[in-house]
Amino acid sequence: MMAELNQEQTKNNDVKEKKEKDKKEKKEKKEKKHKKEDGTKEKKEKKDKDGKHKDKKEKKEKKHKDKEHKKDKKEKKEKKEKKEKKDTEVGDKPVAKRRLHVVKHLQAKKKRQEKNSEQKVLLKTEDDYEPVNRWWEREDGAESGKRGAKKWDTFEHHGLLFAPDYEPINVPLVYDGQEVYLPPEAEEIAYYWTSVKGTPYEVKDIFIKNFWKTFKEYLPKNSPIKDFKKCDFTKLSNHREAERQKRLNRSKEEKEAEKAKTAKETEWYSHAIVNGVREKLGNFRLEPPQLFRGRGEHPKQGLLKKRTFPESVTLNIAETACVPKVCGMPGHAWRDIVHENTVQWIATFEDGLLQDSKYVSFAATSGLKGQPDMLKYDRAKRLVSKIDQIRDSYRSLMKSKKPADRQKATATYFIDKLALRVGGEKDTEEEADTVGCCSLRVEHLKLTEPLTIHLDFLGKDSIRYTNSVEVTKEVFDNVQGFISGKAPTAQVFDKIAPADLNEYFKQFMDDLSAKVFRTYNASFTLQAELNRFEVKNRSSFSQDQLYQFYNDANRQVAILCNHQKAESKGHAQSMEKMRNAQKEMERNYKALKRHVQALQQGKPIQDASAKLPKDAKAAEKKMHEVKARLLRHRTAIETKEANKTVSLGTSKVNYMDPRITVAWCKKVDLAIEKVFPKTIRTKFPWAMHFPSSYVFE
DNA sequence: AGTTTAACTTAGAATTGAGATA
DNA sequence: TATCTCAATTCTAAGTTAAACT
Repeated sequence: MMAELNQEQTKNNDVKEKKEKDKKEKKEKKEKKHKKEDGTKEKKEKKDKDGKHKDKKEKKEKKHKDKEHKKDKKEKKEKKEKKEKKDTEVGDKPVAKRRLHVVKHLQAKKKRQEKNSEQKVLLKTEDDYEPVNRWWEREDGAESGKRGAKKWDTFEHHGLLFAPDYEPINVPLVYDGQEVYLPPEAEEIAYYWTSVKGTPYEVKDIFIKNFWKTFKEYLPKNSPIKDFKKCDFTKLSNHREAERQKRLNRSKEEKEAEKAKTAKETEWYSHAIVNGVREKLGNFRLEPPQLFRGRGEHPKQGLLKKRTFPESVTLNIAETACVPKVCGMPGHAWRDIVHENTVQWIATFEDGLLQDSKYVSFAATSGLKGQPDMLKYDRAKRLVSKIDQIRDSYRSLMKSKKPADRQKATATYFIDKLALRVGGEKDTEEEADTVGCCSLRVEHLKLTEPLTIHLDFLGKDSIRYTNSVEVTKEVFDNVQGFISGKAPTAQVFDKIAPADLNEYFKQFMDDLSAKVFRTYNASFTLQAELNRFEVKNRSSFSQDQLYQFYNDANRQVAILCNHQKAESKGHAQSMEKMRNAQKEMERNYKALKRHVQALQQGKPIQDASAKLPKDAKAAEKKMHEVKARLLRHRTAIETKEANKTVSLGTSKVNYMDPRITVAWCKKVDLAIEKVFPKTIRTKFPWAMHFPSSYVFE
């Protein structure tokens, strides 16, 4: 038995090793490919190009040094002067900023400001604001937003900001009552452990097991530390907490100074220039090392995600642009520099734990993200006109003789009706066990005669999906057929994969895929819910009530898409508080009502101690106020409870066509700021001008 | 024709910040 | 004037998909 087990294990190890070997080989091949590409065509140019680069690089470095020199000098000057100078001085701004604002404009601005300062008047003009890249007004529209389309002719940026080194704190771990000072590498891991204190990871078996495995690897061979249960990390976590408090307790000035400092640092990296337009980046900081926080029962949670060094970072930049300096990492160099103008990333790097690569790309407000995003909503809108045809198609496929077709039809039904994700295959050794439509297993479904299907499974991010739906006879019979005789762990749709569905969808629309149904469903639902608002009753709605109406619609979408959030820790308590406040308000209201009646009927006032108006009219007015406040409070309670575990933001940001919201707000005269916070408004600049007549249909 | 992966979108948690409130 | 609350922002994990690769 034991021998068998061992054999089995070695077998497994062999397989694993082979897998890893394969991966390595592939990587090497990939690198070779890159080299080859660079090598053949560009060999001739390479020499003088390198020369050029070097020149540019040196120049740039010199500039940088000059800048720093200036900075030192400047810091000695008075604050006021500094501020003024910063606003007007052209030469002190980083390259990215200077390019965009165009020197001319800045000079004009300077002149105006000089003039204004004489008059002591501050006048803002268009030049004071970040210019918006109005790509949606261009003739070719969002053409370059298509996947694989050319995205730039010129393209430059300043590279990435690396995570700071770990600073050893020299605080001991207490092991079995004894203080043990750890070598810096081990202390670092122990310190990362303290960062999950107070989170669910702290008590999760997989996390603890993996952390312990990692930690042991970093302990010296002769370390007395052998058992997790005997480890006491409190001294380390106290240190962390003390540091946090120190940060929190900084003076206002300190905070401001630090903020300004990081802002300056950030400014250097935060934007790229794409075709001469300054575009904001999403992330430019490389991920700091930490214990991996995989969701749900992720088998790798708790393992160390290692620090990223320049050697695993590839930059994407125009051939003509300066190669950014590798900052704060002396002796290190970028892995590669590429010039791919059909992709939207500025850098890609290897994840410090999982085998996949990650990307550094643009912020949601950028044109590079905005264009494909707008196309996404247009695609979903086009689906509206195709949906009947598609439904007819899969309805007839339900009764097909081919099992694969019946599965295709049934799966499409779920995607259409329930807005399920398509559900690709997952590697259970490396990832958490979650499913979508195609990967649903028999154990996830329960059928109840005559037509009800109960679904219960873990979806993306290990968020539980539970729903009971009444389906058509065909669907019910099909599903029953698919699951009968199968093991609980067998796939319901064993004859189809996401690619089959997407291929099927292509016959209706060349850019239709499974995920479009979710966008369509969300937008369609929002439109339908908002349509229920009767504009002729508009005058009886306050802004708050309109907002509430919108949120109710939004919530329907979020529920459809199963967008959840964890219940906040103080929820029950604050709910209690609000209910108590409500009771108090109700008592007050009743007292006031009696008081008003007493005044109206000329009866003597019962409770003279209360500060109530003596005048009947004033009392009545107050009564109405209190009533209104009470009603508002009641709906606030209802909303809070309804939103306890429902996340409205995800659908607002990713699923609902923003033009629907814009149009409705215009139609009912609700301030858009109420429903679209700043981030959303700047994400959808292309949608803001649509008229109230826009409909998603 | 099936499998893998590069490139992209979508997701909830954690952190930060701003405003309300005691 | 501190504290509390909630909204906004940041972070990065975890999906989908088409194209590239066997």
